Amino acid sequence: MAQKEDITTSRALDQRDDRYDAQRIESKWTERWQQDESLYAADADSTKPKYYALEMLPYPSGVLHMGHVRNYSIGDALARFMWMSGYNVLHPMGWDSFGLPAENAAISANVPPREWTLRNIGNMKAQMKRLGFAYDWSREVTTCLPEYYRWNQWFFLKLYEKGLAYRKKSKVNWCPKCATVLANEQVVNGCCWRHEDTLVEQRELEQWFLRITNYAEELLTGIEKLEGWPEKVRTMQRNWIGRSDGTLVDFKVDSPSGETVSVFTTRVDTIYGATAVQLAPEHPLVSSFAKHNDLLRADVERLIAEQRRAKEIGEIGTIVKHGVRTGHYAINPFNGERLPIWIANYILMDYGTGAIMSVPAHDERDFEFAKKYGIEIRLVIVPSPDDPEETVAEPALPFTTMHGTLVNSGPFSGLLCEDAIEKMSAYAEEHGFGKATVTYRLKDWGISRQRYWGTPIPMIYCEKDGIVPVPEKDLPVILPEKVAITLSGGSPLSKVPEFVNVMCPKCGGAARRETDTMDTFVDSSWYFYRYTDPRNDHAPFDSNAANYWFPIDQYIGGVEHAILHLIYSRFWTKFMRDMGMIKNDEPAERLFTQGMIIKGGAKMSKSLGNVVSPDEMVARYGADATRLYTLFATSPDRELDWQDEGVAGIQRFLGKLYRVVTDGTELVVRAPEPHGEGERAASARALQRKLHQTIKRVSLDFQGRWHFNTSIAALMELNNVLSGMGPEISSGNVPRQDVATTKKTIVLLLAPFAPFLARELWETLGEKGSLLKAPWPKYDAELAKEDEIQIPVQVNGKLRAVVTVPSGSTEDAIRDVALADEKIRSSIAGKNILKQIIVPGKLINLVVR
RNA sequence: GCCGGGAUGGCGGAAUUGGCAGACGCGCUGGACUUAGGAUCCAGUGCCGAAAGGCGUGCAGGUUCAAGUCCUGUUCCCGGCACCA
Repeated sequence: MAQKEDITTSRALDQRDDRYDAQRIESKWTERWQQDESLYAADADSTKPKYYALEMLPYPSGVLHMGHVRNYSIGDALARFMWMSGYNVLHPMGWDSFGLPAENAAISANVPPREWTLRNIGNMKAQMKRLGFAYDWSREVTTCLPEYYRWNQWFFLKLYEKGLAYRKKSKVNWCPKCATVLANEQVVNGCCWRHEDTLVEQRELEQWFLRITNYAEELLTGIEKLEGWPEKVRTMQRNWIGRSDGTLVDFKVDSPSGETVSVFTTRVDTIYGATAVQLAPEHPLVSSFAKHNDLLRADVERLIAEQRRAKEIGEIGTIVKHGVRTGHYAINPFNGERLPIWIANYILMDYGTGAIMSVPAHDERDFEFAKKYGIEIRLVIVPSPDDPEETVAEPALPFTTMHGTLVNSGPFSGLLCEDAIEKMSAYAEEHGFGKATVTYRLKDWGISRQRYWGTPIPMIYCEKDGIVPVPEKDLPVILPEKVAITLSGGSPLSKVPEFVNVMCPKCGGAARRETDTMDTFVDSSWYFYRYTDPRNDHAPFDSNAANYWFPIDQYIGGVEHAILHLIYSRFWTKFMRDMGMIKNDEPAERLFTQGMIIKGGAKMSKSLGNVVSPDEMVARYGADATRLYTLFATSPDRELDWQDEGVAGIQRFLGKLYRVVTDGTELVVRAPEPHGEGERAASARALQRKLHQTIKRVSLDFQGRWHFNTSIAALMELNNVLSGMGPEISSGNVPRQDVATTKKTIVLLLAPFAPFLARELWETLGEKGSLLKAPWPKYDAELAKEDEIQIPVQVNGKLRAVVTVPSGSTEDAIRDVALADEKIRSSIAGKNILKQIIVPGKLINLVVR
């Protein structure tokens, strides 16, 4: 009988000609939505609570890739959910549109960077609209336009005023064949990316720096408050800032010139064990030692070259330690000992002071070095004498514990390490040869780029007045358009006389403009504030607007920005706060980093040929199916292994859902008699229960872990239940009203994930207006409850039977049912029940023997 | 070396608190309807076994009535940092 029903249904379905047609539905709604730009507009003045949902803005490289689609599908689902939950949502999008690829395109395709960039933006914006992302395009921000980058310049002037922007000589990557500066990303294995046989050199150039290290401590301690950020990102930032507590100690060089060498150590307690001082090859003292010593100079040059090379190819950590004696000595200020000064290839100039005291007995690296060159190894720490268990006669060297006691350390012998560090630092400070110090790995942010496609740095160099900032009223300094872009001969802007030659704002005399542009990370450091007031032409943004929307409630993007972008923008926020522009200390309350997309075990890349194009997926399966798949394949935080068949499966689900919602209406022509609550048919109750369980699951996933894969699975289950009820519905066992409610609710639950189909079905069901204004369905916990529950019955922890009891049954009732079960009786026959564990609503376990 | 994450069927993955391991989807097998099926529908699908039953969440132990989940040890994979003094 049932079989016959199914056949009839399937035949009927086959003859329908209005199957789910994603392309038709999606182009219909894309067009309609295009006509109403205000649909997704945030309200500047609303009584609703605000919600700022933000995805990281893309670089307009040409086309969207799947990683973008995944990122935006997550953010769009969230934004739509928040809209439906009654929030005033800000969900904007923009373009991080300065950068090198535009210049490369200009060289290879002979297209001006601006034209290339704006064209890409047009393409990608169209793709986003085709994918149905609900952005407030009236707030679109494009960083390469003067209306935006003038504020980069304005901020730069403010930073300069506050002493947070300064100029100093610094090393840059230089390719001798190209005769130009290279970005770090263009250095491949220590060589130029276009001349693979040419070693990149380091050149000293005057560069602009931002004093981010002024905020090092706050950037570090602030991490503790970022509880809505992934632990991974917080750890990466902590490591990047790299705070290290130690002591600076000045060693006098034993020579008539009276120089001193300052060393940084975290273990000043071991200083009586120091048997050498070691300098980085690039330490300033080294060049003075080498000045009149040709042999030493040659050695030093070799060490420098070797160290640079190791750094460039990323093998500085595994370099074989070696060094040379300088023939000079330094005096240990604690005990007056003369220590030989060495130059060693593993000492880094850019950490600490570039000089260390070498304590071979208590540092692994010093130990290795001392062994090689026969430097004395002197034990000054022993395991705690208070704890005989730990005390050994001859500790294996190097012995590096912090929980030891000092020996052979003059007046400090007998102290515990931690106490000794404190006392000895204080002692050094008292006697004027040192002090407790904190150092950071974080360096000031060099923002000068010898490139064309970026924000011009608003500075002028005058023979007479020196460095003169461009007056605020003269902003923006416009990036000239007709510029010959080459990768040789330094900054392209330096070859544009009408740009370079300028009148000094102070003396009116002839002067030159700065021809470097800013690092593009400047653009992205504050762009999200601009969204709150995007057309402001007298300030970067209005404080009231920013204070209304900030902090960002949820920021979503790739983990590749965990350090640079997310540190720079935190720094910028703190700087703007200190200027009184905003009130928040941190830009984003919560951060979510989505996983990468891979295919066939590898990251998608052109060279591997495993790139999946969003356009192709949309053409084949539709935007809804493509988006839904990126959410369904796995939870958003994990790596996603792309499988085209999976998208096909999603398309089938959408097709089935479409049929169930549209087609079932005809099955229910006969309105059944209304049932009373008490006598509601079992199948009607089952549907109702499933419905409320589904609302609950989907709602909780949004509030909690964002496991949209399980939300979508729940929707599939509900859809399966509803579609399986065709006969029940025809026979009137399920009230028509219930079916209508279920359909409407499925559509609402689907809306954040598959907006096109949801909107189409919303219309089919006779509903009007945007789904964003429809309230998110609420679940009734009572209705979601099971009437009867299946209780697994274990004997000695092994599953032996499953019994059905009414929900809310007492322990006794459950036990009686379990003991009455045939299988249970046979498996406990002839045995004693030693213990009964009954977890109401969960399970029963009988321990027998 | 340090830090963070992971390992569950043929595959992607479920399993907020320790309580029926494998939801949902893919794939596969059989069937229905078909001129046709890469459409749709129905049934099955962790492994071994004819069945009863046994075995199963990287590996080895432990705690517990009960462990994917907790503890100890260990292997492998992914990501980040790294002679950081």
